[in-house]
Amino acid sequence: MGNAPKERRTAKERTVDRVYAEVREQILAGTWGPESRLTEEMLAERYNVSRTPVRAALHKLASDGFIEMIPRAGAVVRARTLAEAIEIYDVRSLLESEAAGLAARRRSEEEVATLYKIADEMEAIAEKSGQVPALSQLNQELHHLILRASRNRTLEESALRLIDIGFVINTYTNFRRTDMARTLADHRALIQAIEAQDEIWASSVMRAHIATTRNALKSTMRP
Amino acid sequence: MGNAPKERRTAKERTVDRVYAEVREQILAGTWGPESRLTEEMLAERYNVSRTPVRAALHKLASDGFIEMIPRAGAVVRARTLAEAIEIYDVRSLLESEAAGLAARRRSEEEVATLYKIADEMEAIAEKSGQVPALSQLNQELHHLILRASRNRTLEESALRLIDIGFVINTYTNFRRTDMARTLADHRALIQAIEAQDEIWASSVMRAHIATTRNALKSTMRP
DNA sequence: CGAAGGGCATTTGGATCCAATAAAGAAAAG
DNA sequence: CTTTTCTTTATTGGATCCAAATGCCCTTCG
Repeated sequence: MGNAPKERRTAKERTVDRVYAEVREQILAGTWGPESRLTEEMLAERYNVSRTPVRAALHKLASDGFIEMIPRAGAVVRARTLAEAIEIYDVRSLLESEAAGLAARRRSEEEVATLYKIADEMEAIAEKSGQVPALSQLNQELHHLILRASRNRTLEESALRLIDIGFVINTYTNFRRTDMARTLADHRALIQAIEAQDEIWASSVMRAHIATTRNALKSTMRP
Repeated sequence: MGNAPKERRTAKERTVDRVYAEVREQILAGTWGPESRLTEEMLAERYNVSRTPVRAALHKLASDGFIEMIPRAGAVVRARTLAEAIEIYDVRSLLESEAAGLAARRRSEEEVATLYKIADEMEAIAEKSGQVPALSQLNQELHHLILRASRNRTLEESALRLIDIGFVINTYTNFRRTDMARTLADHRALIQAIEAQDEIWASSVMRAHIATTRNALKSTMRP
């Protein structure tokens, strides 16, 4: 097994993946809000590629729940109603609280250290600039890491799917100054529970944490 | 709103959907077992279509967890290890027991009647012929209907995804004669609980039902 | 006889071309 | 002036063509 694959990292990124990532980024950033029409030709021109990879990227985005493909009409960014958003958070609560419990049992020392590092960074940013994109990014990393630590890839993938589409909804609602203190406190308790390998504590805090976030939606979303 | 859309049901099925459905069918039926190589050209020839819709179908199958796309090599039917299979059942247990509880609260009378009808049919078939494909089909319908009755589409979709790939694993393991009686009894209790709108009963039976199925895997799968 | 290197075949990824369809707009009739 | 129908246009779906990459086999050299 002594073959050196000569940096397969450099394996030129497929353009379909690039387009997928870019469009996804734009949707998450809110550049293209709900109901925005995304035509294959427009995107192809914008990214200087042919329609083929754009089509593949759009289908993947649709399968991941970010957009909706109208049979022979076009693709629109999927609008979520308040009811749908709440549903998503309910299921997340179920999956992520289970993951938190498993993570408490199975986490490594290194993972605990990384979790603390992320929490520290979030607190530093919240105190200084309060930059929402940076906070959102770190928050996502924290949740991902806990899912990873559960050592259950099926659970991880199921929850990730929901977290991603959830971020379309909540990026700018969850990080209001009033909710921030609570979020940071939740994170700290969560990490302590995982460090202490207390499954019930960890899953309970996660359940409460997500329920709080879910509740914040009710005041910010109208439909 | 008086426009009659003139039977849009007849809107000629897209070939990509047809190919997706057919290949999926073959995988579920076991015609193409784990590790089978599926090349675009082979499928294109077999279904008399070009490679374009085949490619789209394969990507969708990959995103749904049925196959694995090796970057520039080909697509192979995904093999599940015992550990993965158990993971899938663990998450299913979580999601479907929640769904059963919600279904108990929200089910309509009509849904209860349909559930009983399915259970009756399964018992009849089990007693007479014991046809595995028919039983599997009905079993799947029963689970789908309960998910539907939960009135939570996010929960429904998350669970469905897992049920589908689960069926790649278990179609021929879950319906051995020894386990059949237990399965049928579980179903009947489940429906009674849902009819009685007893959430705790319903979710408990579902949890036990899936755990039993999960356990059967251990004796039939080897890795 | 063994190992290494290069060429060839297989297979996917991307571009372009053509067909089908649905919506919108224009024109004609009542 | 309104309504209906026909035509045009915008946009996706499918087919074909070309490029790139990967793995395998054969050849050649040590």
